[in-house]
Amino acid sequence: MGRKLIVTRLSFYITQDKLQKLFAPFGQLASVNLVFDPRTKRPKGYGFVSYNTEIEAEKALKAMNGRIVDGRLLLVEPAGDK
DNA sequence: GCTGAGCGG
Repeated sequence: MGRKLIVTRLSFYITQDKLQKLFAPFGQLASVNLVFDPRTKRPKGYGFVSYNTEIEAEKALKAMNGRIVDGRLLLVEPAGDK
């Protein structure tokens, strides 16, 4: 399904909560997940966000892609669904 | 303390 987004180039100091708040206004969030690296015990700097509709996902993509967040330029693109 | 492309678990 095409309602999942991958958010890359995030700051290493961002949290899943921040990510959620950033994408919340664009639609009903199904899930937000920052990818955590168990080896380094640090976020990998990217995450996934799912909406209940592709419309919202697309809206969020266009709104958040290229946005400066926490000093970093976010990169948002459609992700595969597992 | 400060790394940088990416499709996790």
